[in-house]
Amino acid sequence: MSHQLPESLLGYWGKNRLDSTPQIGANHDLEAIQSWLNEYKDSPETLRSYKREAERLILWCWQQQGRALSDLNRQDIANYQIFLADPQPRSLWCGDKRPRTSPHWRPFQGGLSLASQKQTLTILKGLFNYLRDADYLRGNPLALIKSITKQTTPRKTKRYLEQADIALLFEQLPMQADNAKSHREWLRERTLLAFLYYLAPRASEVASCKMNDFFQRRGRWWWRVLGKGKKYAEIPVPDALLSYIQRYRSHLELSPLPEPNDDTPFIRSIAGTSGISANMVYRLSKKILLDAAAQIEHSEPEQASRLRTASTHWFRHTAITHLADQGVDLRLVSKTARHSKLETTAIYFHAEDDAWHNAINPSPTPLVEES
DNA sequence: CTAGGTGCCATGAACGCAAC
DNA sequence: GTTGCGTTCATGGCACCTAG
Repeated sequence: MSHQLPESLLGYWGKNRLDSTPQIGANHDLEAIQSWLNEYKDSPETLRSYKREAERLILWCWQQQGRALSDLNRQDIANYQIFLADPQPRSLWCGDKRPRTSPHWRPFQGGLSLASQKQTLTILKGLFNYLRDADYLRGNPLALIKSITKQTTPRKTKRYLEQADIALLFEQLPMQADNAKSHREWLRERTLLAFLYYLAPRASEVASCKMNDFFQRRGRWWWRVLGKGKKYAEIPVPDALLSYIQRYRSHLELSPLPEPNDDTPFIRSIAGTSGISANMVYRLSKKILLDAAAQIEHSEPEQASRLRTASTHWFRHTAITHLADQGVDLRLVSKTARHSKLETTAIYFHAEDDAWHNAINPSPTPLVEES
């Protein structure tokens, strides 16, 4: 990208440049952006998405505006948002997903939704704040925007499974596999299912989980995890999960319980000792759900449809919702979910809503099933 | 900010089969 | 037997969009 950019658009003399020596070693816009990106070198997902937004903006500056990043003002940013909603001409800006190196690669698939436009602006606001704070720019044209805030997330989550769904998924346990390989696959699926349901990990946390992330202290088993935002936590391991771990480890011809020095992957590839990626966690989760859906396709079409819609992250929501339904204290559910704010956990507490509704709207028949 | 969801493509091991 | 080559399968990784 950089080698194609004409020198006049690098922003050596951008209208928004500050004359004083910046805090970063950058002579022009691309170096300044590189410096910003470098701050995220330890967060690969964030880095990737920031890089994409920076590249889109640079390409737009170049192609549409013929000006540098450090020339942009509030009106340019407004125009950019309009452009994001519908990048024109489409033939130049939009195309199917392709490897970045492909000649058919395009910056967009199509126009961005409102939520994605706002997400883009939030990222760019961070970029311009950085450039301003580094004394590279005089000001931040995005700081003038009054409300980038996205619409608040729905107060109650819907993306979870019912008790009956989880029971169905676990019920397939007694099934016998017909050969050694499929037995191994099946055992891995059950272990993954138990992991997802009992400890509510994110897909990436499953992929990075090591055997000795399960450890014993004072006679009790705990799971340690470095989660989203590099937040460290230790979570109590339910006995039900521990028995799945034992079975899976025994099948792998390991001692039933994890050894403190065993830092090999927990969930493994079929072939050998290597672990699996987050993508694979997603695919295995979908397989578990689709297989179960197929079994009840005719008897319970509605349940089958729900199972087909679900994905890895649903198990996390499901685990949290079911803990809440069981009457576990909000603070303790919050600790298992590793939410930083109690309000986030409160989204999963539906029981009080039900009771409230029942009180306001008494019904001759019970609305809430006894369990 | 820092993920997850989802589709597509690349890769490399395993496999099958035929030519040598 | 082994060499070579096409196919298949499991998996990783990238890309774009969206959620929490």
